[in-house]
Amino acid sequence: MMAQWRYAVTDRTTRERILDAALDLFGVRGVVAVSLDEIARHVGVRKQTVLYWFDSKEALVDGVLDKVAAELVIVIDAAVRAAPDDPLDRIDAVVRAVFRPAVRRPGLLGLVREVSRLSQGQADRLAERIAPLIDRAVAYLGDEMAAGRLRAGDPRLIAALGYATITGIATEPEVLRAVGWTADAAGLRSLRDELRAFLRAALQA
Amino acid sequence: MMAQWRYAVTDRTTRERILDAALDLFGVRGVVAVSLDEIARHVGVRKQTVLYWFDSKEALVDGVLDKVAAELVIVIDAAVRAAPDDPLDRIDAVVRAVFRPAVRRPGLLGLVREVSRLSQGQADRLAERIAPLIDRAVAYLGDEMAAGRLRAGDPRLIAALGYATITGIATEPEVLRAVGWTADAAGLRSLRDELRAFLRAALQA
DNA sequence: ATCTCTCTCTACCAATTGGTAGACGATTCG
DNA sequence: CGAATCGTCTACCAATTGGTAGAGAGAGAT
Repeated sequence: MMAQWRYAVTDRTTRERILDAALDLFGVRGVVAVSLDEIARHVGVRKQTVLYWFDSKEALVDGVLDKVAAELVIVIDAAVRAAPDDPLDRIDAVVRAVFRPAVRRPGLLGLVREVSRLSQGQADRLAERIAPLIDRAVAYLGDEMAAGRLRAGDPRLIAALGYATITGIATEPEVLRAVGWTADAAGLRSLRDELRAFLRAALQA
Repeated sequence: MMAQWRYAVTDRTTRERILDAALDLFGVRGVVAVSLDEIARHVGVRKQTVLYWFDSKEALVDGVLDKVAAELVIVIDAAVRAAPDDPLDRIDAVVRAVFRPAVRRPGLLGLVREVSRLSQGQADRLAERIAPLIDRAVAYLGDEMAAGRLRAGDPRLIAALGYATITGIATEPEVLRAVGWTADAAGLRSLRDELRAFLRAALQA
């Protein structure tokens, strides 16, 4: 709390680097599996320096969750703004926008996935930040359905299904690889294309 | 190894109870977050008894993975056998069959989801057991497509998409709840129905 | 009755965990 | 220049982790 204020005024790199390392490590291997010491080692600093910037491990997790949510909001906002007007194209653009950083930084959605394993307070806080994103999707789908540009249905369920599918794909590469799928950019693109075809077939007015 | 043999001959309850408790705890909270001591406490036994039946924590995880894979195979086999001949109905029956135990025992798919966090050897071993299930789905989809009873497409991608979606739904209830979805039987049923409608729209010949 | 084997227990252990206390240089500010 | 503050460090700590050694209760077999 005090530390956060200090950071904003004076330093910038150490705290940011801790957050970056923690996001990657937490997201890929899980929060409980990664020790403060390992994060510190990745940053090139001592564990106590991490505890200087974040009062506790839980505070660090909170900081990382903030970062994840903020990054997702930025990515999605940009995609929506740049997307064409056609609803199917627009949905596709958002899916594509979420996928791209998910490949570059596996921890991004990996951490979202771990929400159910965090403490209740942390899970609630993350849900609070993800929910508006899904709510926006629900509102958008509802509008387009009302306008007759998408096939009628329950927008809430469709948004939930899409969310579950995206996080499922982004965080389950090992098993998918076992059936001959590759986690590289091409493999992800083909899966995304398949998802788009599904959405088109199911949502086309 | 020796212990497994002993169990088969003489005892049955303690080892089974350890596996049951470990499946639930590992699946819900994660393997690294659950200590042998906690599992032992749930079973009503000392930690060293757990280490008597399983040489190490890793061996216990292996045992649980075996159990998960075996249960999934049984459930899916039964569903396939009892399902009607129509491919869409049959797909629906399998989805339904996987969902049912996933609600009753959240740990079942929760542990599958954690495959990426396990050691390489364990991840490979689990993938080996899940892959045949997906392979069967791929073969089935391919056959029905060739027979013209399902819309043509890449069965491998469709199976991967379905797998990712199911595990995503079954293991992400917290965030979904934040958008007004309930994780009870009714909520899950509605989501499953939506998934079925999607599959029908996308796969209908 | 004793011997053997199965199973669970008590008693430890080294390593690692998140976290505290406080010393030490470097900067900034009066 | 002196003082305060900031950022990182060394030095600890209690608790918990997975794991080992071995005692001892109970049942069956000889």
